[in-house]
Amino acid sequence: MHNAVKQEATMSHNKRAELIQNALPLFYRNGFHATGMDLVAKETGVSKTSIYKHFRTKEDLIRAVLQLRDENFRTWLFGRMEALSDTPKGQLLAMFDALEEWFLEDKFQGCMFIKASAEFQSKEDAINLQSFDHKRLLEDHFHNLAAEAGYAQATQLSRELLLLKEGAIVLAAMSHSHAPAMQAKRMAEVLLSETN
Amino acid sequence: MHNAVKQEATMSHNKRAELIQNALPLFYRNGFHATGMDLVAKETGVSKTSIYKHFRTKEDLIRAVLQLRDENFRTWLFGRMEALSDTPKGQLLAMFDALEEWFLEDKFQGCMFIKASAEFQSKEDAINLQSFDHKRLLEDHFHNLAAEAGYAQATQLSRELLLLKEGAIVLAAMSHSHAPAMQAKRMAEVLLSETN
DNA sequence: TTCAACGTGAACTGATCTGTTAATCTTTAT
DNA sequence: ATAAAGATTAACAGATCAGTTCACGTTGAA
Repeated sequence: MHNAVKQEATMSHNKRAELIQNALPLFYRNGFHATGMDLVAKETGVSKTSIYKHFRTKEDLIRAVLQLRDENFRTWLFGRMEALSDTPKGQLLAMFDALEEWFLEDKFQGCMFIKASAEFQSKEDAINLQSFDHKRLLEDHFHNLAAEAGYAQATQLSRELLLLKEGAIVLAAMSHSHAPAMQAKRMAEVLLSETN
Repeated sequence: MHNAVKQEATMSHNKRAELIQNALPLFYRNGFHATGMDLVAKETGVSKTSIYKHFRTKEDLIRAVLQLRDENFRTWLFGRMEALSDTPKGQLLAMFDALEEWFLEDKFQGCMFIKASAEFQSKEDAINLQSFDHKRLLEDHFHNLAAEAGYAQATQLSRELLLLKEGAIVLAAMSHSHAPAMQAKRMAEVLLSETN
């Protein structure tokens, strides 16, 4: 329990990746400003000296954490969508089933990128831009599926689905309920049948 | 005792209200953890000693700020909805026109309650609960209007509108664009015509 | 064995955090 | 006028913040 993982001989890319991976849930649960680097060192088992060997500043570490989160989340979400349906339109709807699975997890604490952009609100802030990039990558994927499904208004539809997703996440996090997932899915079904 | 309390409350009321009002934009712009009490004292012109005479902790001040924000925002939003339409259904749609006005303001920085619940995520946290209360008050108002408009599924409809509103706010804040307002309005129009 | 290279954690900056204390200034009521 | 009460400045706690320094332990090569 207490630092059960022993240090390896060298702090290689493995160790660095391990640090990022272990720091992620800390920032996700406690927030960015509220999580100090001493706590990161203590909880990850990596000394502050080593941390600052790999990252110039706390912000650099946060950006690396967010990059990992982006990769993990998109891989997981797109994977679940594919697993739950064979058709493009079915996958778009299955996105909300995947969301519900996420909302039901004990560790669910809202969207890390919404929280990141809430704490780093400056328009030019790299963390803010990075958070929006994540949303754009999601929209791109929805757009591809909508086009593949034959929708002429693929752009509009993908933006609508993203808006439903963000609204569902915010309400699920604030209400501690998984209900917004199926609610958003019903709304998506109406919009997918109305649009052409 | 009763007399003394009454005196203190009366005397302090102006200064206290002024402090809350001036602290609000500070927390809104800079975030809660990132805004120190020294900055609050400096920017509001109220000494730290006086601040801590009125509020036991920083959290108490934040809660007072959020209470003011809740009152101000609901008064403004509901007022704009009434000003823009005479009918209940029209007011529900006009909500998104009001949102667009908000998004276009220079000072727009997203929803203060989403940001508050993002920084104070603990389920039992008073700030978190208070933030959700705000959303419930909005949903209640939407519910009343939907029922007044004759919708049988007023509960479902009011939740859908709230979800659209939250999604639009998040995307408007992250993308620095007002477009999500009209996008959500179009979605609401579809849902209002589909539901009965 | 010996030496050099290197990653490491404890201890340290100096700044800032929330919250307090003490002395001084302003106001107000009698 | 005078005393009580309020509000202010200014300095101060004690903790914690991001980030740095340094002595130590482990390693590998000769």
